[in-house]
Amino acid sequence: MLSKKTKYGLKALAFLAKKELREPVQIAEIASKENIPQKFLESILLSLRKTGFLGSKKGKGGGYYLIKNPSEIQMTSVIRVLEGPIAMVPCVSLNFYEKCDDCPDENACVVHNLMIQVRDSALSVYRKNTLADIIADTKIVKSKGS
Amino acid sequence: MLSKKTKYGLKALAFLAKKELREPVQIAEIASKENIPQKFLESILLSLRKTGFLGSKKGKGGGYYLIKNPSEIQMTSVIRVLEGPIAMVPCVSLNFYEKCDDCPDENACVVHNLMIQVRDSALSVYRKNTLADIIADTKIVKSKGS
DNA sequence: TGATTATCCTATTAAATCTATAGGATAGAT
DNA sequence: ATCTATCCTATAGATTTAATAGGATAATCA
Repeated sequence: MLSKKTKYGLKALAFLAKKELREPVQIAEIASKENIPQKFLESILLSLRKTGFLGSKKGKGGGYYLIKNPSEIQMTSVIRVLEGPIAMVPCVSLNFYEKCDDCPDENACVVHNLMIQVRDSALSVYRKNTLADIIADTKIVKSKGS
Repeated sequence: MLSKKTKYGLKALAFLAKKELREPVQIAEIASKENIPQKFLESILLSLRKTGFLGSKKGKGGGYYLIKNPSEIQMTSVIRVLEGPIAMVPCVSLNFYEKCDDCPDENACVVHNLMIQVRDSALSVYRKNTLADIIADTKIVKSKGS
């Protein structure tokens, strides 16, 4: 399951990316428009700033804004920062590798080998989607619907 | 993350599938060979029996055994029984669908559309792997290594 | 028939993780 | 100065996961 943190974080990034201007947007605005608990969102945006996705400005007229072009923000890096490993078991994780203590031989482990395939398939999806791609998808759908 | 339940369950199924004979195997044997806490494994095997994957026999000479051919056991159904939904958000789940309460329009949701792609990629992996396939994979790797 | 064996089943505990909030500190704008 | 909005740490509450306990049930075999 995707954590709420990741879900909210993605929605917030998309919200900022959809604005033409890269001006600061207040937490309160994002929270109310996207139905996200404000204090929770605050902590998420903070971590997105610390990991280089967002910039911020304090005081009146302050808020958060994207510091990269949406087309340069890959889903792989967003997911890794918000959700953690893309792999479903640590022993097949590229960025968060850990050995399983119950498994003497990874190559002989059915779970290991299956989960490598699952990881690779998820990676291929995340790699071919940038923030620009996912907001474009919803725009297409929206125009179709109206 | 894959739950231990799923991991243990898959390992147990593979253990049973690797045996040529479909004779009952005791929980204790599977648990010790696969490094799985015995009581935990007991509850997992019980649920696999109730969902039609395993048969069981009580008393001396008893245990669990596969009641289908490994090539007829799809990973999609195993994962759904042990882990639950394959989708990472309920709103894109085929078998466990639920509406998100924070999301007024699914088609306009970036998370929704991204997670449909992730779900489909995972599904394609699970669909093309049966229990027979995943034990064959490890046999190949093993013979390469030795 | 009675002892032994192994699954059956429910309940419960312990641990970990996730979600959300509290409350004050800091810094910028006017 | 005052107001505003982010910054930051700590913590509470809820949920889920992992594992265990302990006895009931049924099959085998002497």
